[in-house]
Amino acid sequence: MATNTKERILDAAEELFADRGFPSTSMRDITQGADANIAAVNYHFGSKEALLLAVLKRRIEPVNQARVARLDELESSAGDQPISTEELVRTFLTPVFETWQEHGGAAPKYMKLLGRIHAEVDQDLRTKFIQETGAVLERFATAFERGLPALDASEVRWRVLFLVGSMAYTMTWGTALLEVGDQARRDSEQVLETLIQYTTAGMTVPSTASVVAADREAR
Amino acid sequence: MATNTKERILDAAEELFADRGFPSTSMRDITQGADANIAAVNYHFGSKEALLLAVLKRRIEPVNQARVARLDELESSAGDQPISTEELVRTFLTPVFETWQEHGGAAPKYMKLLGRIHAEVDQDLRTKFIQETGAVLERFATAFERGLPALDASEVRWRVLFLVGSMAYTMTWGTALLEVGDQARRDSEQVLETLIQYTTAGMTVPSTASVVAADREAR
DNA sequence: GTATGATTTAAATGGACGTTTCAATAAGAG
DNA sequence: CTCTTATTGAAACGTCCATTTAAATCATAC
Repeated sequence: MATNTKERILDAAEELFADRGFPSTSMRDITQGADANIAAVNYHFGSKEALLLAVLKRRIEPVNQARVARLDELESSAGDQPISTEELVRTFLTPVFETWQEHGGAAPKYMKLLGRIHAEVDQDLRTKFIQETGAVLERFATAFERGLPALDASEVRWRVLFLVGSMAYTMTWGTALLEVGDQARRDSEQVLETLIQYTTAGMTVPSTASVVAADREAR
Repeated sequence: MATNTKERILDAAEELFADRGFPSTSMRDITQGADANIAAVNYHFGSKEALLLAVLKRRIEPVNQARVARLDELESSAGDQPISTEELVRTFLTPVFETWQEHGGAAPKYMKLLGRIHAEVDQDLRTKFIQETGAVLERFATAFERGLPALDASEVRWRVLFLVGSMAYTMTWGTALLEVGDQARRDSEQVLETLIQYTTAGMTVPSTASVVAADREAR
């Protein structure tokens, strides 16, 4: 357990938010889990909502920084060549799974938290979260467009939505699959690779319009 | 507005649960939205949780019945031939988007609700929800296996997880994309087709193991 | 030592929560 | 009509909530 109260609160809140969700976790749950006084959250963070933002920021910021840093690297070394779709997918997905590894356990709590946050928080709170990630997503969407000139901007963005959905859902519930040790067991590195292959195939499939047209032709 | 209280409560609860989530919606919100007395929910449903289950059941049951009915049909007409992956994807995804259409509006509330429920409710509640859908998922997973003999059971189930993730995320947030009318606009029929093509490509990609092996070979 | 600011503590605040009670009303059967 | 059951209404129940207060304790500097 962390030595200072502020970090103990962050740790406890992260675990509880991940397990039960934000609205269902009480300040009393958090401070009890952190072995702190009930007033400590408001003293250190100001409010319950500000605590959630702090919890999220601690995890998301490094992930998004890693994503953007690697994308910068890729783009500068590629010159005016488009970056391959698989590399983009890999660059986007890897950082979040790396932190999964770093935190040791088979099912770190904050993965579930990140997955949860995609569906749970109210519009206002989600907006704050999205601002952090939205700009990153838009950068990747633009990079995808360059490598997929047959697709219009709209289709690329829908596919990015599918990508994020698979990722978030895997973060939330994949840990359960990893844990139960049933027929779906496989370690997180392999899951990441499976997700990358799956997503790359989806991203690079011919445009819906062209598939529909070909289908019409065949009749 | 529905004439009888029970249905008015279901309608109001569906909308509120979809917009704010289950824990953040109060009985007072619901009964006020349904123009009913605060005691009406407990009288008609027994508890707030039982109301949520009723709300979910009303929407999920027909969707899952349609999925299974069409799968039965496909399997009986296919004899001992495996069903094509695209057809399976289409059969799984179409019913939920059809009800999207049926309910007219561009962004029916219960789509958001269904998406939400994948991440929000606590473990117990989710278990009840999953029992409804889990058996259906397993039937589809088995059918996918037959058409994808190169994949082991584990990889098929991970890919099904990705599929469900894209679907749930699209249900939750796709409506927002549809609504805002930005560059990602496209009608729900086209979104479904885009998702089907994307997912089919992901499901049919060579196994991760073989890709990794080929990659090693190439070095 | 004393003084100063940061942190922790225990207690209380007012409000919102899900649920229950029980009387009032409505609906349908004989 | 009367009797019976189903539904609604207003009010209250006890509990838990996030937050605030103000005193107590700790840490550090002088």
